[in-house]
Amino acid sequence: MSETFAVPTRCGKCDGCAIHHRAICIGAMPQEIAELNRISHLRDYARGQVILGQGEETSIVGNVVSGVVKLMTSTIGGQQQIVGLLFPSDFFGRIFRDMSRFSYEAATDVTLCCMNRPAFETFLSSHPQVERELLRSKLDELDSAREWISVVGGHTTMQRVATFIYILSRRAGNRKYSDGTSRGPIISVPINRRDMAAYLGTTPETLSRNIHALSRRKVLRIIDARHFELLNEAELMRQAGWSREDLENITTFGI
Amino acid sequence: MSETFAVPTRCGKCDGCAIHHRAICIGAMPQEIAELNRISHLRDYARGQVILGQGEETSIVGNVVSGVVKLMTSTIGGQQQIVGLLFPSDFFGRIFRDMSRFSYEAATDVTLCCMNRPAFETFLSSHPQVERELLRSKLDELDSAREWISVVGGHTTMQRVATFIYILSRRAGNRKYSDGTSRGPIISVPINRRDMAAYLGTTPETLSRNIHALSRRKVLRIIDARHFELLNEAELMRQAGWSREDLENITTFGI
DNA sequence: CGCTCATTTGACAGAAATCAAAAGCGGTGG
DNA sequence: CCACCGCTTTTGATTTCTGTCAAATGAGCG
Repeated sequence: MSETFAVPTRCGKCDGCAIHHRAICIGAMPQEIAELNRISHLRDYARGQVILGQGEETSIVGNVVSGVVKLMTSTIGGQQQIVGLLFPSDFFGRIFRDMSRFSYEAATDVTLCCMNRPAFETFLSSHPQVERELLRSKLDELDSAREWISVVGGHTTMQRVATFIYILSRRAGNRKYSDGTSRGPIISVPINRRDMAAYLGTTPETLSRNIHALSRRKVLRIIDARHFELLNEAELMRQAGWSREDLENITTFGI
Repeated sequence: MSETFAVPTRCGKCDGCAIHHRAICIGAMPQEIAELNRISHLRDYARGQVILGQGEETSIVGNVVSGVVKLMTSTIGGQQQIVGLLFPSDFFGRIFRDMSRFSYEAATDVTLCCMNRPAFETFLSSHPQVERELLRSKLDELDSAREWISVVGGHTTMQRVATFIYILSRRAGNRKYSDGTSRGPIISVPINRRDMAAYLGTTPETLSRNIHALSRRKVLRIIDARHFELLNEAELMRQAGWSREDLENITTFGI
């Protein structure tokens, strides 16, 4: 893991931002964008760095610009449980509360658009449209979190694994086709097996067995631990235990 | 199950409302309360009645006044998974979206303070303080949902059962001491075993075995299926796999 | 009392965690 | 370039736990 430390950098213009059309900015007028621009700055974190610790003061909030952030709890035995993954355009941090109940850590190298929390809260007060947009997105997140509860709470391990891989396959940037040597879309897994197992509520061993079972059944081809080629999407969905309609409704699954 | 149908009744005065000091009304000024009063009405549902179906148009929203509402998904096999429980003062329904991703059903006989969804959304637009209060409560719900993900995703069945019982023991009205014949607080379970199992991601059989295991270990005394006497809180917490500090932080667990 | 439904108990098969070890992979330094 | 080291991932063997099926018990009710 590279041990570079976070390097604060000034954001260029929000217009050039990769996620400005998806993040909270969509509720903002040009003048508001400029105001957000003033209180925000880009910051890079290396994989493994703690962005915000559990129980720490929540001084910054913002959006993921690139990379994946994991949201986790530390349990009594030091065992870590992942309760959510944040992808580009997702909001991180906790407004209206001094302490974070979770820790935010960089699952990959990430770039974040950071804002001072009190400054952002002040901004919200005077910009009801943006606040409403934030409320909408939090309501969606809440729905997604509950969908995930239904997955981890009521399904077999294979169903959870297949659901997770299916969701990964639908995320933007994960359906790149390779140079023609492969037939299916390439799924890239942004986190390691231990984190993936922690998110799916199982162990790395059981997870590995399930992935290889999918491989034996020709659902996917394992290129390496972080890359699969999807060979049979219909069968993947069947393994996930969802109907086609259900799955199409959960594009934004909160991960 | 009694098969009475929902009976619309006019709300008396919000002042006399059992939950007005806890529900979203706390962000509202007297004049706003009056306005809410105009668009809301009390409605009773018998246990088992569907308040809002999955995929149905979300025409009403509101607060639970008494009883317990379960939030559930129906999976492909007809199996039902409970993703949340709503207690008095909790908000139900889904604003800013036409279809509910979950169904809301009465787990017990319930009384709801109902409002027309569009009317409530219009009210929100002109009352930013209430909207902000709603945002705050949704952020808390989101934290709670994620805490629950960490429970169902990373713990054994016994840990989930113990966690749930511990949380029940902390809920207001659940720590009544009886007439002196008992030594510990009395925990009343508001839902039946099947719902409890569905919420904990297990089966009624396994749940029953775990509860009776706690009884054998003198952690609690089973008075009847819906009432336990808590004999050893420290051991219950140990079984739940949480540290004392962790547990004290999760009073409002989203259940 | 007899009915229905909820809960508990028992027996068993299957799934997953655990323990242990091997294989793969990336970096470092000789 | 290669050997070595630490880490991740995979595989194997075994034990434990949980779901399933089946049946008994218990509670509420007309």
